[in-house]
Amino acid sequence: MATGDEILDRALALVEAEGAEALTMRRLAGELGVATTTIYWHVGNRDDLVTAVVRRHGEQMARTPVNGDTARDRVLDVARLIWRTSLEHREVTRLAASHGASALQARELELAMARELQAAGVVGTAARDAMRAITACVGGFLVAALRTDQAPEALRRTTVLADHDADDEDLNPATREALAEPADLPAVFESTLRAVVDSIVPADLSANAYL
Amino acid sequence: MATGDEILDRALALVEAEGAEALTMRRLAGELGVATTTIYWHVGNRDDLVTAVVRRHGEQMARTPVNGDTARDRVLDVARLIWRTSLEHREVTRLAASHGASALQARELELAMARELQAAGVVGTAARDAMRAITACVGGFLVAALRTDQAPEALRRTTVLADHDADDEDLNPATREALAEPADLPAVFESTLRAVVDSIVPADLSANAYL
DNA sequence: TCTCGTTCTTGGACAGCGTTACATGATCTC
DNA sequence: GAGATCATGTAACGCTGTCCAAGAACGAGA
Repeated sequence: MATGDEILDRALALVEAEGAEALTMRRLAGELGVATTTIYWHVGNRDDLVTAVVRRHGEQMARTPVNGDTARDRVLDVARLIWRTSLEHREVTRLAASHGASALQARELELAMARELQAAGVVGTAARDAMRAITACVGGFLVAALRTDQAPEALRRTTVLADHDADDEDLNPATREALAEPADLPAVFESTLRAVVDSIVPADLSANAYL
Repeated sequence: MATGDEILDRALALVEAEGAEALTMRRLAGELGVATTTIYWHVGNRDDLVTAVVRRHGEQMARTPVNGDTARDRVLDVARLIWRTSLEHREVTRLAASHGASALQARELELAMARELQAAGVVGTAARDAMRAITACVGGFLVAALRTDQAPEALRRTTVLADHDADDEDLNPATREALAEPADLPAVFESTLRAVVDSIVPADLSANAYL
């Protein structure tokens, strides 16, 4: 009755609808009208379950075509694609992150990035290092973005940085005020991404730091 | 008998010695020779406990002086300081990350960075955006570095990217081989950090993208 | 010294989690 | 129809965070 695929589909839907924390064995079993042991039989561990869910979602994520005239533009586009789709499916992203499976979630898109890097003339260990740099940045911004809409107010960067003891500050008032308000993360992401990609695949190839 | 400070010290020691997962209420209570409820009385929730532990550790982290001749160098140094100390105390970093309290852990150092940015002529919202960019990158690399020594082999980037179905590959063999081996993360971090900081505080100030 | 009120600590419970041993029912094969 | 394989259910184990009600320690006022 309950095939492995059905279980994974339901798990994915559950995560997207009610958050990563809602994915418990009992909850999913209840959702399927089935005993928890059935999940163990078809899918395995909870680790196995999460891994399978993330992998499945990662494959779906890679359906979007990559745009851009130059290879460099397409590298940028793949990075933006990871950013955008990870945010659109933020609960799955959260699940993957808490499971240490982010690499699995972005696998297909990272391979796409490797292809575009190759088209831009970046290959071998240089391509690997370039990918690490780009994906680390994307991941860092994702963590920041996801934290913002989940962490309690008291742990938000704005709160944490704004609430100083007001004495030791040789900090510009304008800066202090700015730190208390959230940044336009997508905009900061875009300019940072450009800076990183520029250092790898510059318009002028002769200046490539990785070659 | 058991003051709040003693509890936090012990909790911190426990995390550093046996990992973030070892910090359970019962385990900590046992360590202190006390009932779990005592922790609740002195510190509060587990959330409160973790928050207090991370804050305390964050304050200790900021003891190291910042080096560098120019303000730009000192900005770089603060970023490296966050990177290095977070790795040295990786279990606390992991605890903070899983709790969404990374901003709290790095609070003091981020304020130090804001001061150095100011000295470099970056203030107001530009300073805030610059900090977000730098800390997001540092955080992204940290996540990558910490994942490497914890996630099961099957979820590692090297494994995930190497294990393709061998058919669809229009990928350079050298690249494919490189992807299967771990990168020199500290080196990639260093060059990426430079690229990001360069785009914010260039040697030639007139080219500052944020001004 | 006795007692009162606050501060501190405790034991024991509750619900939830992942996981498993075991028993049961269903289905297919010979 | 008998037996093997597949699929599911029942009930428990140990772990987690959390809370309640009851008791112990202690300082101060009568």
